[in-house]
Amino acid sequence: MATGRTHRPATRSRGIPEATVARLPLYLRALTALSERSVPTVSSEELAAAAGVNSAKLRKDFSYLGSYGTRGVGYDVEYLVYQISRELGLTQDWPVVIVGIGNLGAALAGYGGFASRGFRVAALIDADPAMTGRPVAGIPVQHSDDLEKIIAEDGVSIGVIATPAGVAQAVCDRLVAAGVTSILNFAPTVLSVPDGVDVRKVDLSIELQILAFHEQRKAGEEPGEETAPAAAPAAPPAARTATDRARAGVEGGRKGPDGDAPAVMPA
Amino acid sequence: MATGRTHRPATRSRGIPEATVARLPLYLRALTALSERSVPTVSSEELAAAAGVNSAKLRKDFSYLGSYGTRGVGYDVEYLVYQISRELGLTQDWPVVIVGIGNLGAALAGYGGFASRGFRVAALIDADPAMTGRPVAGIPVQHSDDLEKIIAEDGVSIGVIATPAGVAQAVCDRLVAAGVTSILNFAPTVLSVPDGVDVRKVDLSIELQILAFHEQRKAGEEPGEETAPAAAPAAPPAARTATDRARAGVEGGRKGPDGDAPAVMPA
DNA sequence: TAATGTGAACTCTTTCACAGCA
DNA sequence: TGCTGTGAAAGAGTTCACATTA
Repeated sequence: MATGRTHRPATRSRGIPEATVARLPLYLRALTALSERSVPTVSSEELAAAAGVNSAKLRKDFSYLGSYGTRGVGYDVEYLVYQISRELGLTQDWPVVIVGIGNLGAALAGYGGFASRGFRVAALIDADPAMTGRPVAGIPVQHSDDLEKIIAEDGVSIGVIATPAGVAQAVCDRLVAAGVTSILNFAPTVLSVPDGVDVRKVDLSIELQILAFHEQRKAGEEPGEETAPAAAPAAPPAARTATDRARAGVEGGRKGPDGDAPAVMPA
Repeated sequence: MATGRTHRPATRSRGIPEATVARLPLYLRALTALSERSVPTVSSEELAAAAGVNSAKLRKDFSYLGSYGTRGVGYDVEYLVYQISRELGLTQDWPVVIVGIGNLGAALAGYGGFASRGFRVAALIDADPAMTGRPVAGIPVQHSDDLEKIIAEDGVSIGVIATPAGVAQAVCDRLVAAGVTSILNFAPTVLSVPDGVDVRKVDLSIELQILAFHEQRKAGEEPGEETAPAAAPAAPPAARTATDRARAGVEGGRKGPDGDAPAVMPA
């Protein structure tokens, strides 16, 4: 998902797998909690449980960072916190701008976990002149006309997009042109960016749809009737066979039989 | 090489890879946009571009659903919209409760993409009595005392947790006990749930940390030098070696029988 | 003795490349 | 001819199981 850099072939001096990187924040959070309780050391088993992974995976993950544990004992909590923080780049300050101060943008601005861990909300930006100057979560909203200036002055390299989908790509383009190289996108749209720019997306609707898929499957597992799918749109003649094959599948039947026409949805 | 074990039988409808499931919503969104523009058919190449994936992956994904395309032509948009919707379980109605109506919960309640696609906000629930009865996004907030009753009456199987981290597990337990089997967790904490319950998490802080990791790496590629790590916490005696290595600003924690080149953290 | 660190096996995912069909 | 559908190869990620070591 992250925009790739060119694949480094042989000399993997720093080749921490992406899957491992994605778990480091989880370990860090668990370790921070232990640290606050003044726990001095922790075993891979305990830490893994706290982070919600299995211990073999955790040990493998840590092995990419180096040998930071002590056999027969475990890991030193403080030391690991530091090492992971450093690995994640959290020992430095990351100014962040949030673009689009609607309900979501405002909620993000006020989100506590934001300020912690080296992330600092450098600016809130919105296109609505009525918002300009209004403080949100204690930070005055600035107008998007000044976006480029703000990015440049604060040396911002991480941008959060919380605008409507329709303008997200345009905002993204401006952010990138102004020097932002990492984007967290909350708008339900695919962003295209040049090489070297990372995009991660957070999409409520997608998450729900994935849950619905599994939910449906659970429901379909119970013995019972196979509800024949109602009114499918006219299939292309060529797909007849495929359609029939698909019909062999179990339909979810939690409640009344479905029978929706193809859904139509706005972004 | 191949064991005698055969692969999936021709009749699928089951065994759709998780990675594929996670992309179906993306395809669906792109297809819906095409549908609104009354585009009748689309090639794998075009659709892949719109969804931000490559066409081989898209075709492989669709092959798990069945043969819904027409060689030499492409895919019928309406038909695919329907098939994917059905596969994802979006042809039925999914009542959802949101627990924790703070800034984020309120933003989620008002999120448009929520209501669309078969998801319906059945109830907003908050523990604060002062919130009870107050409408948020047009829906009156109900008190958490009534959580079980609400879940049961509306037949809710999907819950969204937007509470503070401290109470998320307790809320989760109550949701699950009341019959919820899919949870979308916005609280920055690991939830433990019994088998059969799906949890997906959305974590702003984690996403930012992942971006910071890559950002740091980009920065490290330039001549600019990151200052020597300030005061690392006292390392456990056993970790001396690792500490010294870290202090040297060299990264090669990984030792290797495989002969790792001495870590080239580009200066 | 207890717990790390890690090759090796295994599973999942992506990509390739082309046969097959409209 | 053009595009889908899919085996096969390649690559990533996970799990196993045990040698290693404090």
